[in-house]
Amino acid sequence: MSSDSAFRRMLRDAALRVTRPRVAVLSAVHAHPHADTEAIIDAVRGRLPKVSHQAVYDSLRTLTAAGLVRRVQPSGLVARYESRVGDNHHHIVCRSCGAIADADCRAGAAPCLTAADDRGFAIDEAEIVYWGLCPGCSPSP
Amino acid sequence: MSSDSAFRRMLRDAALRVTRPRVAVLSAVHAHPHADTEAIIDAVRGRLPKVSHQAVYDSLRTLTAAGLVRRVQPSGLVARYESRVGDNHHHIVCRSCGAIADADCRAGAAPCLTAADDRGFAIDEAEIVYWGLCPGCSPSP
DNA sequence: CCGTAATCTTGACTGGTTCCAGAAACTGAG
DNA sequence: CTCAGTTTCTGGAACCAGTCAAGATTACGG
Repeated sequence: MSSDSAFRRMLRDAALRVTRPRVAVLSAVHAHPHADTEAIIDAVRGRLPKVSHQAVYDSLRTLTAAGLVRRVQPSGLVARYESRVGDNHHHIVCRSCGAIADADCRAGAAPCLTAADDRGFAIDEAEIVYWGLCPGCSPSP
Repeated sequence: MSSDSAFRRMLRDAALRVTRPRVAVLSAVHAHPHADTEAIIDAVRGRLPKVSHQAVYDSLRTLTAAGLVRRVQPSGLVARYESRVGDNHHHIVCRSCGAIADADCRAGAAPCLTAADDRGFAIDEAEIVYWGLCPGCSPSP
């Protein structure tokens, strides 16, 4: 149950200015996990009818950079945002309808951070996407 | 050292028509692993100067659907293609310059196909992307 | 060699995202 | 509280990978 005052504090703690659009965007992301930008714009305009799409794009980018929200963009799909951050969870994506569900990491804390051979790269994150069909799109048994 | 005749056979074996653009595209993907569409268009036009970008897009989609090439599209980057298929390998992507390297799966054959909780999805593939900095982009020690 | 159906060419177009310049709002100092 | 300085927001236009559509061309089985 995050309230606006909690969102305001999150912004302040992240050393970000507390503006109406940012609070509304942060609130919308918490209320609609895995929503795409368009849906977030709609949700934000439910409160602040006059915000520009640009303000929402800017806010999302700022919040993502600050680590308050996480951007998710599976191949070929538009960007989506979620509020679960820092817990190393992954996603299951439906090939048919694009629905996204959270999946906790099977191996525990930070399992997948090591590739068999890192090819000299300094790896800082492992992202796992499971592809399949959601219950609604699966051929009925 | 795959030759054109080998590519022709691959197309035929996949029940696809053997056309000049397709052979050239297949050849280009083999010659330039992880190349994006634009680079493939350039490579193809080195042989067939008159091919349209549309023909390349169509060929890439057809070849991908037939499993002869694999499409890779990390978040926020343009689509790339590679010729290694069916061996369950993953990718390491540089956050700075977008370079991509192959990474063999740490766990072996088909390791990651099971999430801790599949949420009712019928999962058929697990895609892993390691994010980091390539040797060229790492801050020199 | 022919007919049919798939494929290619040309050119315009889409949709998500970003860029730009000016107006407005927020913050800290006085 | 007020002002100046900085950041953010608005509105509109631009951008780019990728897609769509109609007609010409090509591959392949018979």
